Amino acid sequence: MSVSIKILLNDGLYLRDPQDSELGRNIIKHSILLINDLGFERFTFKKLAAKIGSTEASIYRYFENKHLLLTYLVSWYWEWIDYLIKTTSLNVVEPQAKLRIIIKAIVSASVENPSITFVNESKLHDLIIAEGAKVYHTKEVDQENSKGFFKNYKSLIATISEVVIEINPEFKYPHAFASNLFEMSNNHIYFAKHLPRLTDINDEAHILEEVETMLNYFADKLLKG
Amino acid sequence: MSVSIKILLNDGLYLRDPQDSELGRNIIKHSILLINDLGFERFTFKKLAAKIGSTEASIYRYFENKHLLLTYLVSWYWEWIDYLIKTTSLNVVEPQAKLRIIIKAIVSASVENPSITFVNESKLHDLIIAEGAKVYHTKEVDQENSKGFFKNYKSLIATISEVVIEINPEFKYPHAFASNLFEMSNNHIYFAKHLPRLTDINDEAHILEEVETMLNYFADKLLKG
DNA sequence: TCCTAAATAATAGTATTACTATCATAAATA
DNA sequence: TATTTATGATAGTAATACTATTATTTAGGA
Repeated sequence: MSVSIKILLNDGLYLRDPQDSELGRNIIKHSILLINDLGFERFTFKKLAAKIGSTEASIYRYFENKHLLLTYLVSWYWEWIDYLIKTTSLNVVEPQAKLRIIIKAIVSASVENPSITFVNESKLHDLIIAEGAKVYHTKEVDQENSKGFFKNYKSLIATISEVVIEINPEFKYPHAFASNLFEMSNNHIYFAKHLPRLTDINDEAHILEEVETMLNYFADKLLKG
Repeated sequence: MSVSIKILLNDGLYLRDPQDSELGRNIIKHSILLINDLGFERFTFKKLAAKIGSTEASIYRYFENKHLLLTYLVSWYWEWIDYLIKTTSLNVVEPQAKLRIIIKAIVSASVENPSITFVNESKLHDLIIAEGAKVYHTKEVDQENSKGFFKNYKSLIATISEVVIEINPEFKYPHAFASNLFEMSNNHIYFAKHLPRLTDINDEAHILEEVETMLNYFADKLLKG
């Protein structure tokens, strides 16, 4: 009997649970790397199969198409950040301190999950920054939403907005604040690297630290009573 | 001789200037409508050609590929909003009032350009909300950036950040504030329609007004000295 | 340990997409 | 009117996004 920790994701995202087999775990592991290398548009199941020494048809037994694979990976990330926030802020009482922990988790996403070796959390973070928004910017968004494909994002936002309300119960937009925190973090890490005129982060060597400082600055200004 | 106002965009975006011919203007007009209808992934030049009674090959004489066509349309929007902001805030002295005008322009984008009849600005706004971010989330971003394809976005952000600095010269992140204003507007209009748990906008009938109110609320809190 | 079911590999095939090329014709311009 | 130039009509190709079939390997249960 093997004790393994599983990330629980909506089972509509896959045809066969990729966490349960070597091939499935290889699909997760190498799709993160390959999408980062090629970009989502150029990424194909055929190329992924070649990389892991399998076949296109085998990958199709796990995921209906590459869009659902991306949704699976992004959901994994949402779930992981939510879990990370909950465990690292467990013993923290002050909501302001909790928010700082949340911001650090969102920006850095640097903590690796030691019990899941086939996911490189840092590379997954890179993938989210570059491709994450494509998951819900499709014509199928309402249909997929009704199947619960974005539940992990909603849970994460709910977790964050509870802390926001703790800090300032008068603040009118806790959910918008929370989702903006997440989107803004991803955007400005990306802008700093590729379109620096759209941000004020200019120290290429310390992008994550600077984005973290910026988000704390925004949060402090927005949430003070 | 015909006097016509042209939107000036980077000429690397197209092979032949679509504003100069009936077919070109039809490509612009109907691509906005068709991308909105199908979503960018399902949109093809073949389908567009069928819709305007032309051929795939003819459209390829104007745009190298559909990604550059999308970039052209998004650049058009950036340029139009920048122009709109500049003209409508021309006689306004107070920077706070200017920012309100900017926020209204970004959120509503409702003003139609009377001199350009082949672009439905409101539909173009819908396209930006759903597909806009795909323009720079590609592997080619650095190469395209060096060709100046995102100059219109940068100009728009520069215009806004100047006003931000006027309001509060101490504010540390004027560019990030400006780009976030733009991205946040698009995101929350989208969230309100498709993923309401990610925002606090709940009145489906008055999304634009509520997003405008929210952005003003954020701006006031962030920029007060 | 053998048996059986399930998973995977190997291979082939299809419709669509994303183009490129060629040639005829229509329209604009000199 | 001659001649560029733009467009249309048509054909063709490599890659993508799948589906189907059969053979082989692997894993778990009796």
